[in-house]
Amino acid sequence: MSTFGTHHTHISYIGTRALLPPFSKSREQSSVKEEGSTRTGEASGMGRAPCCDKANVKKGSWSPDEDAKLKSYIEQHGTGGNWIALPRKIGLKRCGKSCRLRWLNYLRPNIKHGGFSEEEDNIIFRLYISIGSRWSIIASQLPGRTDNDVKNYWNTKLKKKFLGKQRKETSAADPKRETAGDGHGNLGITGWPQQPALTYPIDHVCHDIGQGQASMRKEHGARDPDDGDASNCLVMPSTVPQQEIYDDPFSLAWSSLQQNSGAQALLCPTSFWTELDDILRFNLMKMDESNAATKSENMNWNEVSPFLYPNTYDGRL
DNA sequence: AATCTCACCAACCGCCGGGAC
DNA sequence: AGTCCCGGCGGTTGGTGAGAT
Repeated sequence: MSTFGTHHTHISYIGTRALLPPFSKSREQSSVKEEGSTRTGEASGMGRAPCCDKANVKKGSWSPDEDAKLKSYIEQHGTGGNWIALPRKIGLKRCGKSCRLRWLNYLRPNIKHGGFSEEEDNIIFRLYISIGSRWSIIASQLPGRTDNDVKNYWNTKLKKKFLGKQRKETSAADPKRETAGDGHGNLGITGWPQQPALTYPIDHVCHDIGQGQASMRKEHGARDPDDGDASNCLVMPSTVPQQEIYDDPFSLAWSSLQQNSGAQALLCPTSFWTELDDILRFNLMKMDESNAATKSENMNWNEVSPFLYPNTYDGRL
């Protein structure tokens, strides 16, 4: 089997487009140059050359015949490290990028579609809280899932699941408050869930950051906690009590807002996501610093797991 | 039965990093 | 050293089906 390893499913790299500098080289296959490559210099004029002849490529849904051709060819010959040249070889009137996407998201072996488990939900949510919308990394922690799948799942269901939980818990605590919103989908706040708490190792609890981050509480270090450098700690959602983190990630984020003195500002979901955004930005910054310090070649399980299982995190990246 | 609305998800788009030249 | 091109990524769009009106 030749080049099935071109996909990123198993924790091999971090995205190049992310806010962070790349953790790794991601394209070991890119050194393979082939006959039929489109590197011709024909687009030496102004602007970026299109990756394919837009006028002569088919768009839209793939037919079973096209799927069969692509699957069969790749299973026999691999991608050859050049997606752009692939459709010509197969005789498909498709853009190379489209072929790549079709293979990675649908045709390659062991792809799972739909039916996300509760555990997968939790993983996605924890990672989203920690690193934001870096779907390729999140998907890499879910065998058989693609970044596109995870992204779609988050956007269409998981986000609503969270907000639905918020709504449900709000009304359960005080049914009258169900209608306490503004009539435009905004919610009143009350009835916070009480969850059993897990405990961080005390060594991983840092002190407040200051510097405009006073509302955020540092919960665990992104690297050796013994170095005493508070700037190397990551921030969990702002007001989770020190040493505590909730087992249910939905409640975790929600409870973080419950105890925020600024919770009154969170009368609508939009505000919640804004705060979440702030947290994410800060975490990304911290990850960036952490990455610079560790010079890691690859985003791997050791780097992601602290965000998933902070109570068992040993303090090192 | 017809029409509208919404949710879902496959596919596209455009940007970026980095290797090849 | 500079330019070109490819692969990879996240954001967005558009087609489709199900449910509501």
